[in-house]
Amino acid sequence: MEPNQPNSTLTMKDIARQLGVSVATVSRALKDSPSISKERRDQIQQFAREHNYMPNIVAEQLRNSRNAPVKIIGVVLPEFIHYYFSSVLTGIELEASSRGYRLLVASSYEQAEREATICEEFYRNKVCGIIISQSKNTTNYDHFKRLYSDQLPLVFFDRICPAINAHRVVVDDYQGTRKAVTHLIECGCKRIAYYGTSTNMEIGVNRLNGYKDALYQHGLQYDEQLVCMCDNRSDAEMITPRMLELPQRPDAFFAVNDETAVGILHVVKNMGLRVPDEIQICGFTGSNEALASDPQLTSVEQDGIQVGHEAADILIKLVEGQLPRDHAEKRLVKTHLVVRGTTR
Amino acid sequence: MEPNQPNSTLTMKDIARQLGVSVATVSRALKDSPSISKERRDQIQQFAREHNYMPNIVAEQLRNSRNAPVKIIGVVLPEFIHYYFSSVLTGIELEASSRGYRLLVASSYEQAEREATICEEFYRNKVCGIIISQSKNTTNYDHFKRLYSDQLPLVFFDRICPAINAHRVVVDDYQGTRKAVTHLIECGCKRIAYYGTSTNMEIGVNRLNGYKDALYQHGLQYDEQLVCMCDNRSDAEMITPRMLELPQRPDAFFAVNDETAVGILHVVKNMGLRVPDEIQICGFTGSNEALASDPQLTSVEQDGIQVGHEAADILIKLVEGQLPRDHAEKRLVKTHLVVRGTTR
DNA sequence: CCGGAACGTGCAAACGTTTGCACGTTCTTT
DNA sequence: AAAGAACGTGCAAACGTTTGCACGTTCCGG
Repeated sequence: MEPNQPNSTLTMKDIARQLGVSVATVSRALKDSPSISKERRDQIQQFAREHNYMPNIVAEQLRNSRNAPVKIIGVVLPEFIHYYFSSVLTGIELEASSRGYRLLVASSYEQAEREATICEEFYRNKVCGIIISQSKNTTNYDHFKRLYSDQLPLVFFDRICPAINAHRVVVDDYQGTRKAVTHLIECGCKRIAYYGTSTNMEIGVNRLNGYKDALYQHGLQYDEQLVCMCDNRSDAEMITPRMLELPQRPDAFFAVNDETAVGILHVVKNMGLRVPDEIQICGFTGSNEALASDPQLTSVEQDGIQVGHEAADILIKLVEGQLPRDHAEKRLVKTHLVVRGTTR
Repeated sequence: MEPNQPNSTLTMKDIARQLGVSVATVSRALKDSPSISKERRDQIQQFAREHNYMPNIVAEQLRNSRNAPVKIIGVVLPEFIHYYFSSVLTGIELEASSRGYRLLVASSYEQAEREATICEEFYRNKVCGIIISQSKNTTNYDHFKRLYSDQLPLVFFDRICPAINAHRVVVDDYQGTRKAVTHLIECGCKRIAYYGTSTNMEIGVNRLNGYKDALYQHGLQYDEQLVCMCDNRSDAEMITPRMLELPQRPDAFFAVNDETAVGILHVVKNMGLRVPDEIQICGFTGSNEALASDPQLTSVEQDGIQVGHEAADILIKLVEGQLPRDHAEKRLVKTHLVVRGTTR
């Protein structure tokens, strides 16, 4: 059996032949060029419409590669099955499609080599730029540097490559965390545990600082015993019982994502402690898990769709020359504390 | 400011010029053609490696459009922010990338016109085929028919277009539902409420039939009062109180997705009924919501990743001619009942 | 009645590949 | 030593567009 091919598509050449004109005339007529007589233009356009002519984008791309930007954006995500990343993808897609761009999408699954391969492939596919949130374990940044030095527009969100001064969209982790912890304090909590991500990512540092500053501003002691690196449910279910057995046990938990917070919630309830009466909990993200738990989770919502919008906006402006490429555009998307049942 | 362009990329022509050979020779050398002398080949390949040459995929596509398939698959999803669809996308991506294919991705957001536009765009982008789950409200199937009659490989999953005899991957809704309802019956339930989707989609019919057959097989009456069309949380929270006030109130609920089931769970608990002692509940999908709820939700898990794998496999085989295009390939992916805390 | 706009159209090159064919050289065989 | 095979390379066309340039008509004003 032979490789299958879609049936022959109608090309300009076909139109030209059938109408007895040149390909150039067809091209100009379809582009509404003023140098074509009205009758010809109408004739050709009508013929094209009737025969459902569709320009071959691949050919356009090749031909225009020197002048017009190719309207395809590469998007690299660490995961698809992830509430926040899906939201960002939605935001990117909405913005991009409304401005006539399409998306080539791939996932690194948090693997650095995959990420590098994808970047190279996208480059070869002649995408006009790449939007990316770096994989957790990427430590070699050569693939980014290469794209960067080749002037391919590159926009990072959330997980920013530290090696280059890239355009970026981030969420105000610091403010978000500070507001959340302040809220817990105002709810009467005095010993607030903090479950965060490693501080070798900017995001980890910012959130921890937000936590610390909230404590200091309200005259509370920072206690290392209450801080741990934990960002998933199974770890949370391991660690939380130990936390609760501390001589002075915490009266609140702040977790860096909802999944972790839900894990904490389960452990706390299983140990017979009441939420929010005895223990209060606050998460981060605002995913559907926050709504599925009981009580529903108080959480710092980060608007992934907005992040996606901003990232796509920067990239498209870069591509279309409405933003200078040599100055890194940095945008901040605000978070919102949504108070639900796990705090009072 | 002018539209930005990535810096000049190294092309075969550049290599040819610098090495004093012809472009044809370069092309053949890089393709390991046996007609090129070993020394030349090594020389050219080394030069290419050192200067980080990357073939221009767009040019390859154009040139090869008559013979070799373009390795880009179009994927159209109704939503991105959706546990199941993200899983399918993951499955497609894994399968596709391992076989050297890339993904052009877009979302219809359940809008029929968007879906049609995307299909046309993908076609013009010369994708080698399209994987799609139809938007809920699509009633005009012209865009599918056009692609179909142009022989563009088309693979549907879950929500199948009824107007064409298309290749498809579906989940065994019937078996899954029957097993789930049987499980509820075996747990002692006698009056099982059913929350389903409209029966104008095949999927809705199948699940309802699974429900009915499970009842009949165990000598239980089918009671219309216990059946409603409801597939989201807010509707579930409206309807469930009425259900619970029926003269003979239900002792179990089966819902067509987890979101709905979680809504039911909340209402039931709020009315002071104990789960699973007084009321049992079973969902469908197996999303992370099922794990966040308390008790955790018993659910029929549908393996989205597997569905994605199968869909991509069919499409690629069609493209590469390993599967006949005129016979619709139909694959079924099994569901698994996962018993958790909402049933006993 | 002639010169030159203004207009409509076509030619051909270009984008970066791949590949059938032909050419020239070297090697083998008789 | 001559004939042919085998080898290595280059030419040029093709994929489907876009566009600068040039050509031929028509029309106008002096």
